[in-house]
Amino acid sequence: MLEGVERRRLTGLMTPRAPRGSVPVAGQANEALQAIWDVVSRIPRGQVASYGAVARAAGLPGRARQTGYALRVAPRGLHLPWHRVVAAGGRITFPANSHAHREQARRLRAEGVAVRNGRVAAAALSDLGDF
DNA sequence: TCGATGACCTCTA
DNA sequence: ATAGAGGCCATCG
Repeated sequence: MLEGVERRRLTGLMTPRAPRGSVPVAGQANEALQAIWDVVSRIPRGQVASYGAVARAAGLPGRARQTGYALRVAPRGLHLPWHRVVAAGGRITFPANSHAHREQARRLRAEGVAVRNGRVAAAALSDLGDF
């Protein structure tokens, strides 16, 4: 599911159909995306936050889905620590057998976060309270 | 304009 | 632990 998206990501971003002259990654609608990307980029190493927490910290309470969207369309150039964003309760969202799942688990463990059965240790989960 | 689709969440049962 | 219902909302065909 992600493979296709990932493969198509570059071209997709280069041509993000700009209706009525609005700019791809600089317009007003992207304010939310910028905020989300900013929050994600500030998640400390060795810690993880949920989609909902990120949305909240970005000033978008209740819009967890937008966090997912923001990460999906995030330019690679930003080098966001996307692996530090997990679903509620510390669950990894990707299918257990997927490449993305293994990659996320690998990156997390690489920075000392325990991952078991697609779950990160509760201790590593941050609510991003002071952002 | 409308309906379907998500890297989602919370509450119930 | 699992499942369903409802909610949220940008995108897309």
